[in-house]
Amino acid sequence: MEPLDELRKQRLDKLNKILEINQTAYAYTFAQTDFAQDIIEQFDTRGEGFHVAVSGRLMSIRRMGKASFGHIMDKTGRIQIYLKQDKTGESAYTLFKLLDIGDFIGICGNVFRTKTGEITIVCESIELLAKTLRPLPVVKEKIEDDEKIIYDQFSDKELRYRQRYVDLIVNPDVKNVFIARSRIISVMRRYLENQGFIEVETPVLQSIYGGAFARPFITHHNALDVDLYLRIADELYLKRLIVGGFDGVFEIAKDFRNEGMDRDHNPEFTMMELYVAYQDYQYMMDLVEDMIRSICQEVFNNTKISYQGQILDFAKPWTRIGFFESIKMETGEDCYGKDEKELRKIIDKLKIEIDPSASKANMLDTIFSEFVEPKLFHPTFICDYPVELSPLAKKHRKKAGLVERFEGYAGGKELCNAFSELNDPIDQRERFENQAALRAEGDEEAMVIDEDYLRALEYGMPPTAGLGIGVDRLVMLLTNASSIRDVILFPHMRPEKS
RNA sequence: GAGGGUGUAGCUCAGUUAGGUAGAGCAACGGCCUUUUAAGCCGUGGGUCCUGGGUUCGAUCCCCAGCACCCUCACCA
Repeated sequence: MEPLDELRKQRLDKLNKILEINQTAYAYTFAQTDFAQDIIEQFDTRGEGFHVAVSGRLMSIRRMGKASFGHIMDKTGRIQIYLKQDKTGESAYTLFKLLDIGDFIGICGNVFRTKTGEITIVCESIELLAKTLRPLPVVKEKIEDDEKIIYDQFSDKELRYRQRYVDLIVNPDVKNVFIARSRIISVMRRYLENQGFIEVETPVLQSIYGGAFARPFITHHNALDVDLYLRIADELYLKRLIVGGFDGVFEIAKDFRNEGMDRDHNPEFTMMELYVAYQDYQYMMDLVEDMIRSICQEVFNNTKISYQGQILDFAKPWTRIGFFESIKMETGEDCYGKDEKELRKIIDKLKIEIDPSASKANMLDTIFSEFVEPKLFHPTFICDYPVELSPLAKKHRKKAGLVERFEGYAGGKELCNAFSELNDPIDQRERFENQAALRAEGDEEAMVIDEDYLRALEYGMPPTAGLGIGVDRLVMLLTNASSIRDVILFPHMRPEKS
């Protein structure tokens, strides 16, 4: 017998014994009237002896013959419980002796403070609500000089991600991250609704994918016998809705990109995309600043956020700097308007290595990532990108060769991407054709021509500002997480061998 | 994709200095205990030492290959 099976068998044996004295080990309801944290907080005002009914998991047990202590954990935290046989009666106490760490119980009793000072519920009755069959990792903690010392923390990252349910039970901070995530998205949604924008849903399964540079996941529709792609972005569908007369739409949803995985990338991730008619990218910068400030204020009650040891201040306006200006500032080189030969000279001078066949866009992108990106810790908008990097953005109204586009960076991460949307169908067709040419040369991430999208543009799209925010990265930043896996409940993992 | 690291009991980890089938704490099980708190006291059980090959009389340890996870870099809008 496997050792784990032995532990399970012991629990199954207890389950059978429980069933002999109790009708069931899996109750239907429990009339919960109180929560651990409230009881502790209200102890001083309510005084000793008030009656409570709490339910949750049994997280520790200290048995001493006919009396026992333990802790029960509900959604608010842990509270100590105390049972003594002459209070609960013999059969209830016998039931308690058959319980394990992890079991769900409901108890009724009165609150008091033990002589060592811990607020505790002395049980009058106890009900088993659900028996566990697997042992939970036992995490112990001690408070010393207001410092929490944790012993035997459940820390195996692989197990934590694969069995997130266990991680959530025994590592309370993990739960807090996901509560924060939920609130961030909720505040974001409410903020956008308050601005008058409408939340919509667009297809996940698409016969032509677009809106970003990425390789897609491919799936198959049996009844139609066609291959379909999982969307890599919502962009082109949302802009069709602007054509259709919605003046402000947004979608918070999963995108899928068939690429590598690392601390900033999960194959499926959450994106918020927003499109607003009659506005441009300047408007979007203001909106991003204001929205993120609101999120910080409402969720954390603070616009200063600590990320990886540094402070980000979202109360202040973000730094706004041009793409080429930022390069000039960090390297001293002015790359604007330079042709491929001149750029190559600059690259040699800067002593970085780039594939000799690299395109102009590619070289600029590399210089930027090498010299500017690592410096972008404080919230910054990088504005006005080369047109080659942005086939869906509108040409800059003043600067030749650029588009009206910005990316928002904070904490060294790219957080959002926005532009004045290209609404000239002829220009858009040319851009798509350039992409098709790149694709023909083997660039698998180049965009595919979307004829229906061009048809929509030919019906006329008003001036429009568009924005995409990587929700997972925003959550990472605001919860001080260093890996995207820490803000996704079930991050993608290689299949477990059976 | 490249380099590095890790993989030993349910959990957290030692260890085999130099190859002889392994230990601790917690959890579990048994006994004693009616105010204990990271662990009450005493005792017991529990291991495919990631997998597969090789070397060897003998491998958890050495060698080769593989798998999973972590870290760094590359890729990645």
